[in-house]
Amino acid sequence: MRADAQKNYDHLLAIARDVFTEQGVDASLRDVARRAGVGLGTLYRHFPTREALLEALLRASFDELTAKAKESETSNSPAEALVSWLRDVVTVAHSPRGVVASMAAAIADENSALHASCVTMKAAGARLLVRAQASGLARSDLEGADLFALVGALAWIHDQPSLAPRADYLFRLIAGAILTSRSRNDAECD
Amino acid sequence: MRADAQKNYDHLLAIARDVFTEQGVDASLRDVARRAGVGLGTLYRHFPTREALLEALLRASFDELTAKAKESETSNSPAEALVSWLRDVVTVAHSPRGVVASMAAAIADENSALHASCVTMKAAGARLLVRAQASGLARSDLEGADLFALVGALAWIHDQPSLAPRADYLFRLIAGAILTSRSRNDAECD
DNA sequence: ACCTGAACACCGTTCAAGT
DNA sequence: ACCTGAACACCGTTCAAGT
Repeated sequence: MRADAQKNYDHLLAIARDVFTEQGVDASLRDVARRAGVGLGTLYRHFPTREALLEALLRASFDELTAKAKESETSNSPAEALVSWLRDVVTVAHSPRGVVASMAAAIADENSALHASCVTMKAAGARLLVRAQASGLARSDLEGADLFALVGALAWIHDQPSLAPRADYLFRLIAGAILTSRSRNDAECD
Repeated sequence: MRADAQKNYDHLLAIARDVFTEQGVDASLRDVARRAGVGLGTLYRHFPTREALLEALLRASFDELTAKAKESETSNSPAEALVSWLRDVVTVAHSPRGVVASMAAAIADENSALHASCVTMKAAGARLLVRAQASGLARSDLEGADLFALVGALAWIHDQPSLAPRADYLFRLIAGAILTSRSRNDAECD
């Protein structure tokens, strides 16, 4: 990439981060280009779709989450590894506001620029779930897709100002529903 | 209201129901007016905001839900009354697509045309919850607002085509988390 | 190679002019 | 009273023209 192009690319990304953080994921792309001091066509050249821009913004976070899931696979507490990872995913999925809907759409749409990172992350989470299930610590009828749906639901709650104050409580409620009673009280049935 | 105005009002409502059902709650109001064969100003005269139009479309459903909650208050199964009512609310809240976000916003915004019906409904649900809690059948740390948040979360899942197939399963998962074990197995602790 | 911004087809909202 | 549609200020997306 030519030096001037690289500079525009980086600057657009930085501005887009600000604008999306302020206004959510449906913010005006025109506004992004304007605030970056760049022609509208330059934005479209570097990021042909809104998803491509989001992907560039979020890739690092997705990669971190995938990496964290892999590391946790060897931890000695499969239940805690799963819940802690879910909490991190929820945090990423509700910032910027509205991004979780893009993620859900990306999983179904192979052509979305977000598809690959979302699917990879979903698969990494599914492995944490299988491991917890194998130890009898998570409900056995839960599927990988359910994990993503519950993360999405919790991120949606975070996105609604009127509901956000109870989001942490509801996370614990749902985490409790994912885990079996065995994982919360090992002595119970032994 | 003059007869011609009444006719426009009714026709706009019928067309809006179709358009919102097809395209979700963010559908073009211009398109609604166009398909109703009516000037754009006529739509805005009858429904000054999108919320006013939604309210006219959904009022009957909201009223039914409020009435159903009141009837169930005398049923002899507080737990089942709560869960069955929640299921009905989720059904209303995800049709048309996206309406649940409007409902969440309306609860926080006193000036929204949807505010009154949402608050009334939320309160009716909260009473069902209190009753179930009084019998020890529902988690005691749950609040009325949490009920609404969970309904919203489930409706959001319904709205995502990739997640909808598991929505019923996840409803049962969350309903199970709301209820206490006592309500699922009364003999357990007696 | 890369950038620009006009052009096109939309949108929500308002309001002067009509009946 | 009520209706109409032009007008205004936006938007996403494309692409000919420039450097």
